Amino acid sequence: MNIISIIIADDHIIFRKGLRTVLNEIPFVKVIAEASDGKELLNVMKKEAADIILMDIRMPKMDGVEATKKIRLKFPDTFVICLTMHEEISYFNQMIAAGANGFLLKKTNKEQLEKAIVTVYKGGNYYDEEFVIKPKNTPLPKKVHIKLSDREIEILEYICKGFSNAEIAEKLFLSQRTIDGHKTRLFEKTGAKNAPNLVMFALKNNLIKL
Amino acid sequence: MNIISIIIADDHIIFRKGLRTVLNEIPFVKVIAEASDGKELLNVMKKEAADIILMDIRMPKMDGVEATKKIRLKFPDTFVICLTMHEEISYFNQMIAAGANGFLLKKTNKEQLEKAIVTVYKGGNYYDEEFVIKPKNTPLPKKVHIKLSDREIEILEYICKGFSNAEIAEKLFLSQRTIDGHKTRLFEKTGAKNAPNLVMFALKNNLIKL
DNA sequence: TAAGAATTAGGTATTTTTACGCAATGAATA
DNA sequence: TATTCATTGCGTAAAAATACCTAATTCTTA
Repeated sequence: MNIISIIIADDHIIFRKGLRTVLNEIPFVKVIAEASDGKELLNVMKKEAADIILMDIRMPKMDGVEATKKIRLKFPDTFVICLTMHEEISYFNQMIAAGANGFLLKKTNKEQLEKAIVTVYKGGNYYDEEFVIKPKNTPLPKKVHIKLSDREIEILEYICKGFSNAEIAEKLFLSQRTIDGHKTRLFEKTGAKNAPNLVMFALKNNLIKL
Repeated sequence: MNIISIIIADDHIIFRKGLRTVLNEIPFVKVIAEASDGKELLNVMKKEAADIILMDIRMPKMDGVEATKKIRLKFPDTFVICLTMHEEISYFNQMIAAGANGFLLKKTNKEQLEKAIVTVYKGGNYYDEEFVIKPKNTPLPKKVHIKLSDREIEILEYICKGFSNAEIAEKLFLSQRTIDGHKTRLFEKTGAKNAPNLVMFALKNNLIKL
């Protein structure tokens, strides 16, 4: 087998170093570069083509979804394997839609990494088993069609984090009454009875992420 | 300065390797062991004492909070620095309450790590700046147990469903004050600030089902 | 350009939550 | 058996949330 060239794209330096160490133990792969965000990755790729990108999702400047889409357009011969700590199916769906050929969690090990790299290099797909079963057994039920505004989601996130109305108002430079009003509308839209119920409902219906 | 001995406790092998690589670049520290969960860590410590434990929170078998408490009891000379990807204040509160002397996020770098290690080794505390302001508003809980009792889970589920304390009391044929007390204990255990935050935290940690 | 959201906010009244301190009981367990 | 833990509950007071009312902006879009 040829040497498989790899670029790591991840904003956490400790994780990059660990990944490099693990990959060094696999004889037929070679890490040719690292990037700490999507933009840097695309710059690096202008100079050096790689067979496979190991791509994080959340990164500053340009995230993994955007970067994957751009790679699919500009470097059709380079495959992307997503490597993330996010276990939510929505991340999986987004990355697959963007054109990733593999999806692993950061708690992966050398064996799984190796298998994913080989499989994807040969033109196949490799997904962490957590994501192969879920869509079959538990098809995402059609949730209620409630659309929260940006502001409402923002306030809901603060509520989840445990901030009081007064604290949220201070953070957003708004009146306490305004937060109060937004909350009332959140209750109206969701039918929730109070704040704890709102958090539960919103999570159940994917109105916000866990 | 003496050589500072360190044990890494984290269930992600890639992260452990990365951390080891970064620590190897600091001349006055030495990684003497690794553990992939709290139980393994305590076993390792029976044989080898360390100056500092770099401790993850979420680990199988025994999590970082439990392990930190046990270390505080059995190895009073060993300091704990928490190293986690969770940015929620409740995690911070729990780890500090358990006796950790440092709190860093996994997106940290060599410089910050070095500073934290030196500070804690000398008997001080080092927290990621994100968490230095917040604790002023949130007094630290006295007791923390990540394991909720049956009654607590039952009450938490009612809270999620939107019932008030009075309603829960009526349903369970208990005094309103009793529900109040259970709630207080839920806050203490989780480090949550209020009911919405409690719901979020419980769901994130699989203390209850969505 | 007019309709319709989204966002902002004031005022007041009531309900609920949260924070304290304290303590008895029974069950589990070391 | 001794100790710890889970569960129950008293009283008080302050803080926060929630329920109503209303209405002025701004922004989007049909």
